[in-house]
Amino acid sequence: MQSETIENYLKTIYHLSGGNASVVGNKQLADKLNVIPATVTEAVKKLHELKLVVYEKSYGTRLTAAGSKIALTIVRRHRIWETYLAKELGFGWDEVHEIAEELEHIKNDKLIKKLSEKLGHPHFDPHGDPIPDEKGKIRKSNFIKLSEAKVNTSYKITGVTDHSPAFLKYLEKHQLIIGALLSIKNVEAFDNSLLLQCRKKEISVSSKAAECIIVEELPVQTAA
Amino acid sequence: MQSETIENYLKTIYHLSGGNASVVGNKQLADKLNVIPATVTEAVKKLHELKLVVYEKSYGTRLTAAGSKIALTIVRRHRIWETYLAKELGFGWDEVHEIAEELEHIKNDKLIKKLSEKLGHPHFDPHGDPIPDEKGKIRKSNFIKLSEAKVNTSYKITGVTDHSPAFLKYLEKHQLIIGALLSIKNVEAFDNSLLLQCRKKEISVSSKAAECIIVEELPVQTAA
DNA sequence: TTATTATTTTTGGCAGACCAAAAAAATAAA
DNA sequence: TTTATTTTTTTGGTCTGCCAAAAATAATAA
Ligand SMILES: [Mn+2]
Ligand SMILES: [Mn+2]
Ligand SMILES: [Mn+2]
Ligand SMILES: [Mn+2]
Repeated sequence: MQSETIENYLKTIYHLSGGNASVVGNKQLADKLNVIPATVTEAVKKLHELKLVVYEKSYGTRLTAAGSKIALTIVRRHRIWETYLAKELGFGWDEVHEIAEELEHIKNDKLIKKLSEKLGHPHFDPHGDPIPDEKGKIRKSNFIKLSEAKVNTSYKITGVTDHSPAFLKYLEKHQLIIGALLSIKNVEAFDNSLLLQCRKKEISVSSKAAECIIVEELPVQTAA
Repeated sequence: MQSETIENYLKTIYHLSGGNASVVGNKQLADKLNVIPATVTEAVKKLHELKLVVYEKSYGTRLTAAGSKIALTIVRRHRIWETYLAKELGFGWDEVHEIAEELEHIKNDKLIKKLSEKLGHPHFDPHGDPIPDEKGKIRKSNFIKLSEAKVNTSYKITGVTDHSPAFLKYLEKHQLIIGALLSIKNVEAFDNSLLLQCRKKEISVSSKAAECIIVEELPVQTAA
């Protein structure tokens, strides 16, 4: 079977290519995987041999169907574990990623099946990221970044794109957690910071933070 | 931190030395670890450098206090996971060992703590093996092998020493599972097979099987 | 378009974990 | 106590996954 290293390469290529099998560069991969570009060059050559990616010299790498399939099972394992750790074992959403980075490499289909079953086959992990099903299919949604949302419209937080403990703890402190309802009161012209209305309190968030928060527009409230 | 390989060596040395830090040979280790003796020679030299074992050339290897401590944390992780898989996720006792062989290498103390907590801090795994506590201490018991048990005495099955799916399935078929009560009716002289009385049925088990079943003598029934 | 910067590849090396075959040492049999 | 057998070690090699430094390419800026 494939090594942990291969799994991490495929998963990272998947993430960097934004799910749509577009080409990713060597440096990019090297940074995410904490290796030097020379190491990546060797690795992608090997993955090419294995027909898991198409690697074009001095240009870049993209997943093949076979590589994509493996990547999606790793992503599924990762997100199922994150959800399990949070929901069943009481870990915080800022803690689960690190542990899942290890657990995602446990090769046992039945195990993931049981975990998923116990969770009621969830479609989203604790960060709002979609969980691919057994076949690798992902529920697509029309979520947008908070930074792209309209003023004076109601939204629900559905996810985050930065999984760092620092950011997640920051959000938690301000109760900007998944499911929270909010609307944008005002966009500050000079730095694009947002003034949010959220459960009766006004909170100001930087444009950088707003880039990392995913929201869903809510249907307008019809008067009773 | 130490590699998976090192963890497996230490755990295997621990098991082969019967818990009491006695010396284990190279061939022995090689057989358990599915490598050739030459590989073991190299490995134990390195472990010696790391002060995790004392390796004496052409003689054998035994754990140091430091090595023993690591071995016990691996054994703890293994058995906690086995118990968790069986109790919380519904795996059969013949399935858990293989998965735990992988899970035991996940390095996260809090994870094991949570699992143990959820299980109510169990002292025995699904095979009846004792689970070391956080400090590595093991509850010692006065269990004996069924093959050493007396005729016409009541016993309870508390464990098995063979964890192979074949053996475990065989036991399950005859309901010789942990907790089952039995007594020995007769010992066949010529092959040492045992005739057991167990829940109203008589079952004959080979001496080989009896070697692998652990029992506890029950206090004699006082008349009501 | 040339010069500068960034990315990618090549080359040579290293550590961990393994094996095969041969030599040495220890054990068991005769 | 020799001889045979088993165990252990040595030696030379492989494979994976990594790095450092230098050379080649590509992309950007001037
Ligand atoms: Mn994650
Ligand atoms: Mn996630
Ligand atoms: Mn086991
Ligand atoms: Mn066990």
